[in-house]
Amino acid sequence: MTGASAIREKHDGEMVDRSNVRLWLRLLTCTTVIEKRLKRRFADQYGITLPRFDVMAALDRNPAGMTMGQLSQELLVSNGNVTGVVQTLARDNYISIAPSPTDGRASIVRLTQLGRECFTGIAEAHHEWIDMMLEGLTRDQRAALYDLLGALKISLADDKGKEQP
Amino acid sequence: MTGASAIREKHDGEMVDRSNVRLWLRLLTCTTVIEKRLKRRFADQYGITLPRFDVMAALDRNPAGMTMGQLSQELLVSNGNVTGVVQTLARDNYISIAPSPTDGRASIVRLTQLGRECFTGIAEAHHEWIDMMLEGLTRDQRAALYDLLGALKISLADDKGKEQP
DNA sequence: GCTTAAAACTTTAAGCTTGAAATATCGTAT
DNA sequence: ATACGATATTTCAAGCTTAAAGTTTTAAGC
Repeated sequence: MTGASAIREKHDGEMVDRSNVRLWLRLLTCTTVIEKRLKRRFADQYGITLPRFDVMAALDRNPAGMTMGQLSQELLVSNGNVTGVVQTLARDNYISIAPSPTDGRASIVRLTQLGRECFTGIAEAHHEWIDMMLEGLTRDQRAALYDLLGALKISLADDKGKEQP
Repeated sequence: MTGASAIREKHDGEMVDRSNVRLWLRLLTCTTVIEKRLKRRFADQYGITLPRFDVMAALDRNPAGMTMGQLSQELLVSNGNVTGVVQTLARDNYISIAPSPTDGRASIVRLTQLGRECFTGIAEAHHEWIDMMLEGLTRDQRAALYDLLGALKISLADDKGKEQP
């Protein structure tokens, strides 16, 4: 690890007409810094990984349970990935895997009592860490950033070179 | 910043609602979507991975060469990670690894002629893909987003819970 | 010269990630 | 009923990622 001082832009340099690339790199750097910081704190203070937290958070939002495919869609990761993360969470008794009563192909994944209890505390810390990291922005700045990212989401959905594999 | 708003801001650290978490999730989603899209296009059209592109981009900006440690710092990844990526790039003759003339511990990594030629075309495509993805934002929106992300970087640098590993 | 701490780097183990191939099941049109 | 394409999931290989432990070299003090 390079340490907390490495808050520099990934590819800063040419002031040419690369403003869009620079915007993207700044977006990437901010996200990377937050993600690595959360990852480290999850590991240090709770012995948990970010992907596991993400799965538990999705299950906490869906108490009725989710299929593997729903998890994959919601978390923007592959099916095979979900399989692996879910298996270790089940091994540690944080979640349960039950066959779907209506579809023999699907499984229903749920938080166990233990999983729900652990998750509550971790989510609280997660919430506080993010509050602290955003403390330097005013309320208006946060609102403006939220709205601009909404516009970016729309721009991404409209991206021309998107889908023709 | 008005005095009235400063009073409300005082308790932001323990906000009851989850607006900061939602802001973070939106930031993460936008970054993830762009990253996955770039990754897929790099793989499909050039048979290259994102980490390799990042290393080549760093070396392209530093024609005199870089040490492994410099690469690690600039790319925000660990030393061991750089070792692996650099080895495969060297195996494929995109980069060269030479011992440092002044420091027997260090190596100097450089783009080869082949690496530089390949990188130029890929970087051009990279630039265009990003332009297309940001097409839905006005010039003003891009500038505002860039500035807000700058403010976020400062906020992250000031994050209190930052260092106690 | 000798010792020693720090620095640059590599190795290792564990885990995440993906895409492709394999397996099993479902739904439906014969 | 049965054959067939679609769907849900698992398995697998290859690559990325990190932290921790190990190696070699440097530089500083004695």
